[in-house]
Amino acid sequence: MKQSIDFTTLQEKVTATIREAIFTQTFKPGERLIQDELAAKLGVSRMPIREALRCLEREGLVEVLPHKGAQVIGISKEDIEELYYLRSFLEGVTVQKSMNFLTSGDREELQHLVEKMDQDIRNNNLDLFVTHNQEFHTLLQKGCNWKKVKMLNKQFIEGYPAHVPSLIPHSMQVSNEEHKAMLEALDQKDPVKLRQLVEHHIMRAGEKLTQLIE
Amino acid sequence: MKQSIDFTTLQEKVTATIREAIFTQTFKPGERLIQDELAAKLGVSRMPIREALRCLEREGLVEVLPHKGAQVIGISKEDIEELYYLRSFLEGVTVQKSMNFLTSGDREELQHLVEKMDQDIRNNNLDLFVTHNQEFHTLLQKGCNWKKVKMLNKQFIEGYPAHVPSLIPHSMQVSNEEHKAMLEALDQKDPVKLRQLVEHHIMRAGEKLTQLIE
DNA sequence: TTTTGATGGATTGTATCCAATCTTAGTTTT
DNA sequence: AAAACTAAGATTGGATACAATCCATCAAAA
Repeated sequence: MKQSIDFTTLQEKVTATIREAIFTQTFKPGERLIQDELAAKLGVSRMPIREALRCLEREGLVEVLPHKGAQVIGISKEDIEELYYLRSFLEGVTVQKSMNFLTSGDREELQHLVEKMDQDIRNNNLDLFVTHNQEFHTLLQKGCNWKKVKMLNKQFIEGYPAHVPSLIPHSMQVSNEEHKAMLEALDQKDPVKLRQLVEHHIMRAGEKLTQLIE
Repeated sequence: MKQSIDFTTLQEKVTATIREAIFTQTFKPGERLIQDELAAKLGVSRMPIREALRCLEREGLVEVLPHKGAQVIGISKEDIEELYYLRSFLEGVTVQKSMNFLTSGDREELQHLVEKMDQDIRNNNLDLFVTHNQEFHTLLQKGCNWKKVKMLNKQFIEGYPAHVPSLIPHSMQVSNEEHKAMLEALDQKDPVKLRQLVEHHIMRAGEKLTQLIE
């Protein structure tokens, strides 16, 4: 059952819609996004479209050129390598800085999420796994007071279909085992080890993904 | 002599103006930026203002909340530490990947820029030094085919007053000596060493800056 | 006294219209 | 035939007008 999220602004709704369309290849890489067409298709004026395109530009999904308009950015194998390399570093830094500020409540919540993910695997529920996985990663970063890096992590996740990694066979099991290792590092109060685990976790996913693409 | 740059779009002009005002503390951290006021002050409509605010949001200079508007982001000592830490890593990666694709022409151009900076120091010309320094760093990254990381580097430079580091006494001399060391690493065709030099170069500047602030 | 609720002003969000710019196809010129 | 110019159509940029939302103030009720 899919509950519709009510956005506070039309622009946000439009942004989400276009982003989805890019992820699902409805808009293909290189394709021009004409404001009038989108406006007509979505039943709104061009104004929210324009702002949405700016947001998507920031996320790295489209390119906006002055007086020429927006184009969907293509994603190459090289881009994926880059993305995961950057993500592994950035998220690594974040959790290292975050760890010592996590409460015991956070620790419990993380444990719960891991258990939920185990259940999701048993139920073969991809969507839920992706959600819980994202919650896990976000919570692990909660204690970090560096703002820019957290914003980047968020952007990288938004700017890339979170579902893709889950398409890799058996990746969910491995993934969740690594989550458990992270919890151990947390109990041992070893931020450097936690960081290494996170870095490896993400790099591994990236490598799997690039292998799959070939 | 200051030649006025002609932007292709009003929005770009507005963006530059507001950014400058934030850097010069005309708009202070925490201050609300009201679209109507800005529009009246700059003699344009609210439309280019809105887009400009989105751009500045991406650069991390303002925060835009739905139905509430934009606020100037404050920069704390912690933020500077974060910024330089991230920049040193990101620019380090970029030059490492870039080096082997730099042409001998690029090498010469870099040499020229270093010489120009030496001259700028003798003439005590801060503005020109900043410009040449920026050109040097940009050119050093030219060969890198990773797009996201290059975009981030650009954003970080735009989103932070490039002049600030130059305010540190004698930092220009030290800085340019380090540039020369980079050229050596380039001649030795040692990307890893180049990366380390760049990382150290930026981290040092960041540390100097945070010391100065106290 | 504190809290709740309404009301008006301020500000942002969206729609529509016009102007500026780019693109393309056709025509002319060399 | 190829290159350069021109004009019309398409598309984006910007201005103005109106609607939706927020917020502070004050009044009324608990």
